[in-house]
Amino acid sequence: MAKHHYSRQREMIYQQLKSTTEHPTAESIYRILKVDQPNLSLGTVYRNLNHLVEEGRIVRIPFDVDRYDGNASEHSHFYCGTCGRLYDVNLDIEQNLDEIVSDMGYQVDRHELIFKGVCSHCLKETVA
Amino acid sequence: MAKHHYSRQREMIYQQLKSTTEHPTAESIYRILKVDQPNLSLGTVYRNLNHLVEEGRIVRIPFDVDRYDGNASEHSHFYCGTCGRLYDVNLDIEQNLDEIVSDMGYQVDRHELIFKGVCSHCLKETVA
DNA sequence: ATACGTGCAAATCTTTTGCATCAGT
DNA sequence: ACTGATGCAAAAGATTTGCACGTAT
Repeated sequence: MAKHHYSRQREMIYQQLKSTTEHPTAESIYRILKVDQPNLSLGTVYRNLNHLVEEGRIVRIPFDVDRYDGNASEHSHFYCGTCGRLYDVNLDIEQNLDEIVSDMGYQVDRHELIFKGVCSHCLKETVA
Repeated sequence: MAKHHYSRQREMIYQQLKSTTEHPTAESIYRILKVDQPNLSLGTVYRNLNHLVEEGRIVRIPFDVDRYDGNASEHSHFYCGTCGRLYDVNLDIEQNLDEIVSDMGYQVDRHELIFKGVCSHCLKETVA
């Protein structure tokens, strides 16, 4: 494993991700941190996000524009096509899925499960 | 619904996707069709892929570089990180997943489930 | 005639990278 | 001193789009 130095920027990015459930994009993390760290660069944000993903401390959710999750434990997501919000979803069955596919002869390291539709919040808006 | 004219290009793209289980990228579809249709343009391929996805005739699998599936029926995928191949995976539980999330108050239109790891083919290679 | 599709090239947007410099051990 | 991290700007790569022209109905 690669040894690495402490980095204020990396820690800020990680803490920002831990402090929200909004699954922000690289760009939005950048905008937020830029306020207190005016010479932060977007390249640094991308580099550190990649670094954190490789370490397994955070998770990348592949989208049109990628989003990131500070919660690296196994769970799924729900994407609302109306408001664009991304919600965490916990399913009991989740761990079974990997076993089923393992039994088919694959070596399963992980999976990504994303539901798409309309969230309860937006469903109410539509009615009103 | 939008009325649309017949288009040789769109049909070629659709047929190409129906004829393979390789889940090609826009670029690779383009390369293949370009042989018989030398003045086909990449923009046309992208436009038609989007069109077909909107119609629900094909499915977009969001990746670093998007891949497409001519099989629009509900099923999952397995991505091999070693060879990059994308396999179809059919799970019985699949339809239950949407119901569980519906019961949480979301309106679920569909979901994407992708497993990642090493395929049986590459597992053999590693041993050899 | 009209609406939609195509080809081509330029534009857009996200993410990566080269390089000189800075910070942590 | 050494290795890794940063900032900045440029580059890369995928996808979209404007426009003039072509094709299906």
